[in-house]
Amino acid sequence: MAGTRTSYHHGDLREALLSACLQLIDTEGLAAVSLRRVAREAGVSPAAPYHHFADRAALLAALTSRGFELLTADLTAARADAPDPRAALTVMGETYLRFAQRHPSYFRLMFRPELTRSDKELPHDPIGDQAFVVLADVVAEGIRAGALPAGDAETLAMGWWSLAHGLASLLLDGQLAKRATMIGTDADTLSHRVMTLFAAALDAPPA
Amino acid sequence: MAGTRTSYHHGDLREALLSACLQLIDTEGLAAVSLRRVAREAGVSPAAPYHHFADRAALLAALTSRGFELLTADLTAARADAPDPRAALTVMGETYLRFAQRHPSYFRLMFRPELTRSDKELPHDPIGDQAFVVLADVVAEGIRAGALPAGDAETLAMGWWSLAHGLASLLLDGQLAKRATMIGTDADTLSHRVMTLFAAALDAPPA
DNA sequence: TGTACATCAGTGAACGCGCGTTCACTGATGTAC
DNA sequence: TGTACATCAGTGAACGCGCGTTCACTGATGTAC
Repeated sequence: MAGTRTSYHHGDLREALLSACLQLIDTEGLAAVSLRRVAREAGVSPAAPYHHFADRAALLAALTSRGFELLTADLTAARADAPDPRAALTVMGETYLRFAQRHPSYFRLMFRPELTRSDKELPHDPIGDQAFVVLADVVAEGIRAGALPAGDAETLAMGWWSLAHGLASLLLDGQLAKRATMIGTDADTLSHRVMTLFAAALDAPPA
Repeated sequence: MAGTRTSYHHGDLREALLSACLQLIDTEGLAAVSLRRVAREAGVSPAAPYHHFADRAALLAALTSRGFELLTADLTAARADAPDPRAALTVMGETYLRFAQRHPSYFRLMFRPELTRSDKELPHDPIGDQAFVVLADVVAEGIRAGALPAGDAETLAMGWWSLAHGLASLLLDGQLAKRATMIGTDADTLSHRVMTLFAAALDAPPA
C-alpha cells in the first residue's frame, strides 16, 4: 500500500483507508488499528483521513456497516439458492461461518459496538437488523410450511443465530479447532456436524 | 480504591490489582485497561504492579485463568444440582449465561486470547478445557442413559456450548435485548425460551 | 480556448497526553543469633 | 529481648513512544465567463 502513489491527490483515499484498516485488523489485530497507522499504511499523512472521517470511531463504524451489508447479501444469496426453508437454515448457518472465516476483521468489528461509538456520530444505524430479518423470514416460512416445529418463530430464529454466532466466535478464538483436533478432525467438519445435528433435531419436533 | 491505604506496604496488592482491573473493565471497558490505570485505581505507583506481574498481559492472563476456574466451578455445581443429564444440559446453559451476565469482564477477557499473550509467559495453560470437560461428561452420560440422541457426544457438546456461547455473546453485545424488546419480552425470557426449545428438540431425536 | 478564482484534498509540524517499562531508591518486614 | 542484616514491596522520576487531533499551509482540480 505505502508509497505507490505518485500524484498529490490520492484518487480514492476513503476506499484505500477502509481497505488498509481491514488488512491491518487481519494481520495485526484490532489493537493495532490507529488512525495514524491506517494513514501510514495507505501512504498518506496523519491528517489526511480527517477529510473523509470525523474521527477514528467513524472509520470503524463505516466498516461495520459495510460488514453487515456484505453479510446480509451473503445470507440472502444463500437463502435464494436453498430449495426449501429447512435446507436454507443449514446453508445460512454455513454461510454465516464462512463469512466469519473469510472476513474475520469484519466479523470481529461488527460485534464490538463499543469501538464504533463516537461523540461525533449519530446513534447506530439499524443496518445490522437486515441480516436477522432474512433469517427470521426463512424460519417463519418454514413453520408455515410445516418443515419446522410450530411455535415462536422469533425464538427459533434467535436460537439458530446464537448457534451460528457461537460457532463463529469459537472458530475465530481457535476453540473450535482445538476441540476438533482433540477428536481427530478439523474445525470445518466439526462445525458442519454440529449444524447438521441440530438441524435434524429441529426437523423432527416433539408433538 | 484509591487513597485508602495508610501503611507503606499494601498487604495484598496482587489481589487489589486484579479486582481493580475487573472493575475497570466493567465500568469503562477493556480498552480502558492499562497497567498505569489499574495501579492508579489501586492507589499505588505505576511501577508497583511489576512486583506481582511480569507485564500487562500477565495480569490479564491471571484474570483469565481465574475466570475459567469460576466458570468451571459454577458449571460443576449446576451439574451436581440437576436431577438428570437432560436437565443438566439446560441448567448448565443457564449457568453459562448467568456467568456472562454477572461477570461480563471475566467473560470478555476469557475469549480474547490475543490480549493475554505475553512474550514473558509460557503458552496458555489448559485450564479453560476443564469447563468443556464438565459439559462433555454430561452429554456422554445423557447418551449412555438414552436421554440424548446417540451419536457423537463431542458434536453435541460442542453444539450446546456454541448455542450457550452465542447467546452469551449476543447478550453482552446487546443484540439479545434488542430482539427481545422487539417482540415485547426481555433478554432473560428470550434466552430461556431458546434453550428450552433446543433442549426439547434434542430430547426427541429422530430415529 | 484561456484565464481567474473557488474549492477540494492533501502536507507536515506541532500540541498535549497516557502508555509500558526501567531504574536507583527506601521504608517495612522477617530472621538468625 | 535486642540487634544486625537480608529481603521484600513499595516510591517517584525518567525514558522513549505512538496516539488523536488541530492548524496553517499548498498543490491539484473544477467552473464561470
